[in-house]
Amino acid sequence: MPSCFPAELVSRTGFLLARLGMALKMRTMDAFEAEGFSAYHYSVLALLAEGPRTAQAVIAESLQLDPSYLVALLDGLEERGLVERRRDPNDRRRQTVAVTAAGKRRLAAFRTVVQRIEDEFLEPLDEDERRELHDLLLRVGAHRDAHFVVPVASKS
Amino acid sequence: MPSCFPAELVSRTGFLLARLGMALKMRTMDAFEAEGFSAYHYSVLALLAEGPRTAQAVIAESLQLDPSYLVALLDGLEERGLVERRRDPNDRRRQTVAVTAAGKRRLAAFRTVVQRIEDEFLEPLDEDERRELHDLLLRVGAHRDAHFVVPVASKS
DNA sequence: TATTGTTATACTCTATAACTATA
DNA sequence: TATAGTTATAGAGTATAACAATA
Repeated sequence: MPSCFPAELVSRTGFLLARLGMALKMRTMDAFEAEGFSAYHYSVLALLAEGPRTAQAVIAESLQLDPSYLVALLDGLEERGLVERRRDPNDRRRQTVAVTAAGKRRLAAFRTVVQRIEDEFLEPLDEDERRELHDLLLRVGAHRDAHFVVPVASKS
Repeated sequence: MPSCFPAELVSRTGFLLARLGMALKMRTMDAFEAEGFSAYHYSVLALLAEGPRTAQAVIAESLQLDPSYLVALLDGLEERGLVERRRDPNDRRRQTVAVTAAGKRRLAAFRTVVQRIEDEFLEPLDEDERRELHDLLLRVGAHRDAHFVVPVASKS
């Protein structure tokens, strides 16, 4: 007897968004965990690949992570030689964090993982529909949180 | 200095879906908690409003909840007179659970809460776009989990 | 012996707070 | 005295496992 969610919930966009978002998050976390990483390791590498950061607090703010949790993430990445921490000589409290060559290779591997998960998850949608979904979600995100608004960006 | 997420993440539909889904879930949980309820209380009432269930295990399966967690949810609802548990005379292990009149009123109140949250969250989208978003999400959900597939249903 | 509901336990994730070293 | 990073602690939420009653 394969029962299903109440029709009332399925009719709510908010329920679908929350439920599917959670499912995708957990699936992603599991995939990274299976390789001995956290999905947050990916987000840190992705951020640093767009340029080194001059303080851990900047990374934490960008990714909306707790600074104390970021410490453990960076420890894990540094142990494996994927990022480097270097003290700022002018203010020895701060550290500049940068991705290494090995980190960039690992990032490439991470990309294939998230791409595969996303492809599986969005399988029923064609390319146009995925673009449409992305556009809708981005507008929702940008409206409520400036973190989703990526500057027009002149490439370095 | 209002920094933002890495462009790589924002460009990923999966990231947006997971991130926004989590945000909406937390927002919803907070709103219900502020009224002394859990968001799961809403889902239980919504389910029972579509017809009583002949065993708690059926409810747990429908809502994809752990049976032991459902016990606490039903306790809370029953204490406030929002649902009734009645032992099945034929099999005294089972209980039929049904929503009460007070439960239906509470459900109506819950609906205004989730509607308000959803309206706030989806504010930048017009009606057509919300429908489009709902359609896309539903197709994604239905493809990976039969729980999202509501039978065509001849109304009782 | 198996199943329904219940209670008790353990574990993960995260949020908060305390600590050190530099300024 | 304030700040950057680190470490330690505590809490919520959830998953697992043991238990009692009935079949």
